[in-house]
Amino acid sequence: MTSEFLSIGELSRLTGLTTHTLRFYEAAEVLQPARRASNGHRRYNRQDVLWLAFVLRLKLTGMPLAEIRRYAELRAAGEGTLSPRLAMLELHRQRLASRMAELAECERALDEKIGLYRRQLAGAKSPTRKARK
Amino acid sequence: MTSEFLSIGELSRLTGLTTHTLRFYEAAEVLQPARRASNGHRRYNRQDVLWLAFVLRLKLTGMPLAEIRRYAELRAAGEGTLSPRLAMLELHRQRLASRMAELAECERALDEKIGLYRRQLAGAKSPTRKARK
DNA sequence: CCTTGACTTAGAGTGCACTCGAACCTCTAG
DNA sequence: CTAGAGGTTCGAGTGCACTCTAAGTCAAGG
Repeated sequence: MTSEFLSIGELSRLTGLTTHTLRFYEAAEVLQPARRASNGHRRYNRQDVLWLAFVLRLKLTGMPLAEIRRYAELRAAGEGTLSPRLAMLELHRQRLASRMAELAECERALDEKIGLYRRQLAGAKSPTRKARK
Repeated sequence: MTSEFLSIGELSRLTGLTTHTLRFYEAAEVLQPARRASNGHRRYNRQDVLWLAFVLRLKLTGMPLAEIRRYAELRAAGEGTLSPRLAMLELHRQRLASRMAELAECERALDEKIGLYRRQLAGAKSPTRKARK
């Protein structure tokens, strides 16, 4: 039953994206035009699923669709584009690193604020501690 | 010369936000209505600057403006709202942690892919290594 | 035959966070 | 007095990434 090809609905369930979004990605040239079954329905294979998973990781790390589209273009153009693709990934990797550093810094500040609030609340709830000279 | 109050332009330079954005934040009730100089110009004090810095950290860590607005509302309502504010911060702190974990995981995958590409490129550039038995 | 459900298309609509434009005001320096 | 810099308001426009609608096709089950 479960063939090696997925319908758009199955891919949707697998990835959590809506079928709308999958078609939208195809129109945005992030996914290459899907192969079709005889009835015109899209059919996705393992390769497509892997590529989509990669795309979703790029997305998750904040790469805009337009840039993913450029990457996808290079990929479609074949082996010769390995080096610009690597460059894109390396650049992205760097942005990701600074983003993570930024978040870590914010986390620190947030923790500080939370600590402050906790102490304030504790002080308000049992003012005896403060009162007891 | 440099008084303890900032004009909107000065605050803009200080934060990197445009004056448009600062007014937009005020309209969105993220910043409280600014005090005004006699000529109607906005005047920001140290408190405002600190609050804005905090808001920008929340933003940076992905809190939507609507949520920051809710937080600002509580803050404006006074001391009595400490506890719901703490709850919001703690929730946000958790989301931040999972986001960071997610990013770290993506970073790992990205590094792997980059490593693969590098090896492929090295192999293509000097195929002698591959050729040699 | 009829319904149900998964699919197709093109194109319009949504939500968020700005971003800009137009018309106007006000202070300071030349 | 005038130019220029910086401020004001209101409301419209932008860019991104979906998200949905409408109208239709097609295959299987009752």
